[in-house]
Amino acid sequence: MGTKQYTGAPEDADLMRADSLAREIFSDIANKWAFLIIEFLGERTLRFSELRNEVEGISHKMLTQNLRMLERNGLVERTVHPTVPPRVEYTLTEPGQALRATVDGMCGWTHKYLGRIEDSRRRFGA
Amino acid sequence: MGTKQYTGAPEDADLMRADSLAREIFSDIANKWAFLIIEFLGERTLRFSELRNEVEGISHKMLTQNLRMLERNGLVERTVHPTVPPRVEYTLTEPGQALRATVDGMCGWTHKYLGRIEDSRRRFGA
DNA sequence: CTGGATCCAAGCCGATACTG
DNA sequence: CAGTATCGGCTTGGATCCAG
Repeated sequence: MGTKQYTGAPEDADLMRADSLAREIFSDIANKWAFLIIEFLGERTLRFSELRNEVEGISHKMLTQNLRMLERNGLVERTVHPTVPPRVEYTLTEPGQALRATVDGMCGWTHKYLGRIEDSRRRFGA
Repeated sequence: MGTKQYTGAPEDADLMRADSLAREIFSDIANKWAFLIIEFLGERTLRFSELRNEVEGISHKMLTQNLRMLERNGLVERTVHPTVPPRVEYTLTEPGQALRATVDGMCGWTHKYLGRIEDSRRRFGA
């Protein structure tokens, strides 16, 4: 547990202090819908409508919006099959897969500490 | 790079599908301010006003709000020194430190793919 | 210094309707 | 099926003021 072992730069936090582009990307991606989309696309390629079903509670609009954002940042690739009706598939790119490992880490974390968090909440009360 | 190696449950995504508490916690924490706070607190214990300076652009209100949320979920511990003027320090708990590793991963990711993302954005255009 | 409360604008997000 | 556009409510979040 005491073994920290991250591969980033000497001081990762410096990134968030200095570089405005990094800040922007960070702000783009650090939201729950993007994470959930990445998590599900990590398992397999999915169509728009499949994604809509997997990511419970997401609206048509939010899904579109986040997919565009992820595509723009190169995390997701969009391939259109020119059939009728149209078939559009979304896949994680290599950068997307790389980030997926991180998101997975967060899922694992949630799983691991679920009970403890519940306790903490109860203690905190209101 | 091809070596995926996450420690979570067999299918982490199932967590996000099924457990509503997990979903709620996930939604709480997966936001940029929380991540930035965790990142900076990971480096060292900080006072309220120090955090305000470190996390560039955060408002008084957002900082308070997120700190309460993180405290409630047991990621951050708040210690009040009964001096005058008051001195309040925030530290990461063990769960908080554990999540910090993940956030660090995301910072490292941003750093690593910054150039590629920039390219992708340019290609994407509008 | 820390932080609660209030007011108000900006923008998010869902619903709906409409194209290819 | 996939996606865009528009509208309107309602949440979010910043500014400000007050208290301990």
